[in-house]
Amino acid sequence: MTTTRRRTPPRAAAPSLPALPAADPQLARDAAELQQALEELIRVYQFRDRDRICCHDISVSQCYALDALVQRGPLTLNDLAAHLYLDKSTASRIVDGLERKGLARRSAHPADGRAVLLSATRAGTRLRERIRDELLADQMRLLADFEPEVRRAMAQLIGRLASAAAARVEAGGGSCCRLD
Amino acid sequence: MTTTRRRTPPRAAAPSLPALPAADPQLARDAAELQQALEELIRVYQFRDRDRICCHDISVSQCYALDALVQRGPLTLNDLAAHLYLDKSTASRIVDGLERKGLARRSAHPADGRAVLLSATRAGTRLRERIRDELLADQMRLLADFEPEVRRAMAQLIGRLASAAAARVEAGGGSCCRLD
DNA sequence: CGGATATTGTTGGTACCAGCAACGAATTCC
DNA sequence: GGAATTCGTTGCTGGTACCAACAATATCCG
Repeated sequence: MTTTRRRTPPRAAAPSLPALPAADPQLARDAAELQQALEELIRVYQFRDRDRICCHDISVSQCYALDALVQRGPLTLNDLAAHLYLDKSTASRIVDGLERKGLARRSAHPADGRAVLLSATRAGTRLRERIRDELLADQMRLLADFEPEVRRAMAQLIGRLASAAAARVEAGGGSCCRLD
Repeated sequence: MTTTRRRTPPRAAAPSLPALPAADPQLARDAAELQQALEELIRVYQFRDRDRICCHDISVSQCYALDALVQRGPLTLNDLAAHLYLDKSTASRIVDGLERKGLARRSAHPADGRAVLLSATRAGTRLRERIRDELLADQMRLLADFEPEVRRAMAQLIGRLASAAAARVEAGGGSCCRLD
């Protein structure tokens, strides 16, 4: 989708976007509350990830990429970049890092001479497993304090929210600074 | 809190690694599901933030910092860094950026000659407001597709989860490289 | 008081991340 | 067989993030 991120501000332009569901005060309140909660959540989890992952001699981005490779089998670089919402050049360099550490490998695409197939090596798979287990243990300790129905609902609702957000983004929902 | 990140060997033992609630298969499933959902959620929202914020000629981190300054009044650098879970040097440089753009300002701390007080300028407050409104509008469009009770629950549960996670981190719940 | 000790914020250094632009190579479309 | 397109890499710029070391204050304690 390549959302043409622009450094140049759209400035006053901002022509009326897709009519937001005007004047539902409850919706507005929910959105504000969600926004606030998400900010906190993301801040905290990003820190956690940095904190937990980096000591395995791998960066957070590399870990995400490795995860994608393990979970979704061999991918082309473009696929990986799309999945991570990154520019392909960034993805390429992240793979460089993984390859240097022997955690992933590039191989020729059988059907397309331009493409490469990325996959996790045995060591990569193992490392990813180890990190995942740690994060999961962490998560379990956290969740243990909640009532079963609550944590169940958390997982489910967050899943739904993530899917919806992903769908919006995927659909090019409207990058703010478009208009070229 | 300064969580001694990095290659440095584990510090003194926090003796009881909080015994993970052994063998509750349902808990394990919930944790795994949550983990998966969170990954997706964070990936997507990070992208959204990058995409939406950068076109205002401000970086995502700068925006977070600005937000903190607006919401929590004047802060010292240490406070800001702690709030963002960042090293103070990183925070300092982020503030440099904000100051250069005239969005924040450093002033002397009345009671402590070493400290600085950071606050948002008028322009900073306005910009933050503008960005916030955009993100909120976005959020509203997304939430509009959910039933009111569902989105209400989302906001609430995510809030609880964020708080719990923050509390864990704050409590030093487990610094980085576990103690082997 | 007055010297050790601690804290606050800045700077230097290193490494990584992220995007755009331009490129060579391979593929696809006439 | 060419033009146009797509795939991945590389050069560039600038932001993020850590640690270590530092000067200036502040605090503690004899």
